[in-house]
Amino acid sequence: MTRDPDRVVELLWHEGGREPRPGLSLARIVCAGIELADAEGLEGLSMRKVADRLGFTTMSLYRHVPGRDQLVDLMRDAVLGEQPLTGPQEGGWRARLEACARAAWDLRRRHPWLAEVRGTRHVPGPNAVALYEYMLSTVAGTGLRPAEMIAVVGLVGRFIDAEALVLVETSREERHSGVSEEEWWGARDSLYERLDRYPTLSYLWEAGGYDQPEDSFEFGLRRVLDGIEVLIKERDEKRDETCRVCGTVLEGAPSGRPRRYCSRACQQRAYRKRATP
Amino acid sequence: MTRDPDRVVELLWHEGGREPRPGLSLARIVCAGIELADAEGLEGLSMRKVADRLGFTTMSLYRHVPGRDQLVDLMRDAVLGEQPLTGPQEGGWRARLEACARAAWDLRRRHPWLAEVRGTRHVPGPNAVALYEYMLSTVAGTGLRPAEMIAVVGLVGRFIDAEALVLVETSREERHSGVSEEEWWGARDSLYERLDRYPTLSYLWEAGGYDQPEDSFEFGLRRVLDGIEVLIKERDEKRDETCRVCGTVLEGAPSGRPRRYCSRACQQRAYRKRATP
DNA sequence: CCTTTGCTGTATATGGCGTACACGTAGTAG
DNA sequence: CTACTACGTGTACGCCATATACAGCAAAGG
Repeated sequence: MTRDPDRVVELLWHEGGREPRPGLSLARIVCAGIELADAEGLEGLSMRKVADRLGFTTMSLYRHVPGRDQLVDLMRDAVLGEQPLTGPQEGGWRARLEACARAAWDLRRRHPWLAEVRGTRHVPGPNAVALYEYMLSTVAGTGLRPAEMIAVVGLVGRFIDAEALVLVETSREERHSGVSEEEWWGARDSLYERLDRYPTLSYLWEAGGYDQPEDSFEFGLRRVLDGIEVLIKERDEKRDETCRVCGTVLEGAPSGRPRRYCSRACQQRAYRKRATP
Repeated sequence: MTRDPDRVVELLWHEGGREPRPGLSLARIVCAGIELADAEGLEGLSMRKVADRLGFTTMSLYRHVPGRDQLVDLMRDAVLGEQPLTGPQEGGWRARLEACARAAWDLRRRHPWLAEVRGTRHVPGPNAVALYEYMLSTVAGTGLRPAEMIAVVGLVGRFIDAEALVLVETSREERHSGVSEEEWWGARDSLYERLDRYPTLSYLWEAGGYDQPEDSFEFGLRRVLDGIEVLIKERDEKRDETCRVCGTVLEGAPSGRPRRYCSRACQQRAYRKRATP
């Protein structure tokens, strides 16, 4: 089976859709992979185990999927389809983006291995693109420049995965060792003995900062959204002084009909938005 | 060799310090491991390759290091020692925390595999603790509550690693495939054909948002620090109304000598800070 | 002196992984 | 009926971490 990236594009976008028949099928393989990864994490996903779970030999899978990496791509897109793409109609960009972030977080609690899918060359399937489109749409119309909208969505996405990664790593180590996180760190006396010389650390310890920690996701999400809000307010203040596409300062007659774009090129770029339905 | 976590504590904190002799030694192994990981990433670090590089057999390493994971722990702490722990004296918490974040970023450009070291049970060595202490100290005295200081440092740290992870994954895929990131995505025409139906995405594409992208690290760092600043300002406004340790609202006589802590326990916790030199 | 003990490095083997390759088999189109 | 194709299998290779048994050697003790 071809290893060409275009092959996985076809598989993702359903061009090889087969009617259900007895025996193996792409859908069955992807489904078994998801079950396995849900239970054992991405490192526990092996072609052998997927095949065993389906009652076939390892190599039979390669008749339907080019390889393990591509299987993960397919699993990922399948699972991304579970995330609802509806948000609050009122409340502006922040309410919508926050709801979206929480939905993504929920999804990663159901399928923790999502955060373990690393790499920068995963072809997005229809579900991934729909989700990305939706996230971008939450910050459209904020006065941010195009590159900033993209950066905002990227930042929030990476934040969610970073937090999810911590969770999945914790549960993996608990599964492998049989020892809970708390228990393990509690047994590190030989380490704690050496930490008295560090004043800030000791103070925070004594002050109970580690006893009632902040919820890492909630805390971080609020900070990140606050930071984005600062930027959006900043852009909003200068909305009538800068080009809405590239952000350069508009010069010329400030009275009369205010200009919105620095050049004809930028204006056309903005208008092309409405051309596409 | 013991696999007990306490063993790696001893190794990290130099209790097994041997004088240099011919043959293998912990220091030599760690050094070779760092060189290898610098060149090939953490996935390219295998016991075989480290041993080969030193001219010994694979199993000889196990006389000095309990296993691969522990070797990585040792490499990590060794390399963290390269980060300078000095920051600007003026400019307040933000300047210091930002400088610290940039130093960490620089370090991850020199040793990209640092971000690939995943897991939540890495015993910190002296260098890791010194760095953590320093980061905490940058936000000490801001009016944040203990748990919030810890959360802030955690958030910034995870942000840096998330961004570094993207970089190291990009370069890994370029190394393995021989094809640059740009080139690879440029060849995905069969994907782009299907993206016209997505209006926001198309608009951002046409508007050039992907042509001059924001610098992901710079953009994110600014947002995260802005978000933290919002919190710190919020805490600052209420500084005389809430307990400085746990944050509960102070009630009682608002005039005369203002109270600072909600209870004797919190007061003692705060004072214990100065007791440690 | 010789012997014992413990440290260091080696050789071999086990069990896991992804997957290349050659092969059989069954259903279908000509 | 035949040729072709899709599908599933069995074996094998090269990688990985590491358990285990063993060999050499140096220092310590007699």
